[in-house]
Amino acid sequence: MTRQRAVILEVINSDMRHHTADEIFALAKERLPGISLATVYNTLKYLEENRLIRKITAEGTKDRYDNSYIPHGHLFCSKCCEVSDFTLPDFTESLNELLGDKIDSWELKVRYICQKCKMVKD
Amino acid sequence: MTRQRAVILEVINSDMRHHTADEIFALAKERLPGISLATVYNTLKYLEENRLIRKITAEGTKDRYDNSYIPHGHLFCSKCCEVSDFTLPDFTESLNELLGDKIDSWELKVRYICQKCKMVKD
DNA sequence: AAAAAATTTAGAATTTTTCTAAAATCTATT
DNA sequence: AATAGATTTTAGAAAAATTCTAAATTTTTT
Repeated sequence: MTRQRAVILEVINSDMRHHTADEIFALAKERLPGISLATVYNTLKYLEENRLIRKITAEGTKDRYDNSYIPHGHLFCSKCCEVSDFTLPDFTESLNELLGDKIDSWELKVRYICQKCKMVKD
Repeated sequence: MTRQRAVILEVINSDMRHHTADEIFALAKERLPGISLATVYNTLKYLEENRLIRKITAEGTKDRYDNSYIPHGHLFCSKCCEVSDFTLPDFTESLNELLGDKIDSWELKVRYICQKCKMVKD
């Protein structure tokens, strides 16, 4: 485990937000000024392959990174593109049965307009 | 409804595959040689805003387009990146209750290794 | 400590999507 | 059918996000 990887992982685990690669890059740079964006991308790929984090891909937003790989739900605000988590029972087994196959993981994506955005007139 | 939009919509509805923007562009070009890629992107955006199609965004693949906006499941093969549909009961109401909010739509993303890819040694 | 393997870096390159402004087309109204 | 106004299309430039490359550095193994 290199210092770069450790810092990147700490950044991701430091809060429940779903950061973009460049946000992670900026935060990591505060502690490791010489770090390169390529390292951030390499490390994020490595961490996801090892299931320590999850990449969240959605319309209208850049890719974001979740500090948990455990299947759960994601709420996407169609206006401000904010992403938040919500927990769900793990129905991996039911999906295996339904699909007659062993799945790797699942994610429930939900689109909505968040409270903040509902308040705002346009 | 312009000819371009009609052709693009026909291409999307011609089969159950989930085409990428450039595939749709190539197919539309067979019938409308002068069509531009920008028009394809404009039209896809327009069609999704009007809920006639759904953009599917996932890790490792380009964005793809589904000929239905109705909430359902998507199976993503982690190896070949093929995308396929599976039907699910519409639990929009349950989600509204769970989240205490009116949602727009949902999509269940499932990652797995498809049959074809399972056969292949690597 | 030396050798081998893995990782990092900076910048170039690629890929995908959006933007721009002019031209073309469509729609509504006379 | 002609006109005016609105909308859409087009080609190419631009932007944005991610991946690639090859050399330098760091880490791990022997």
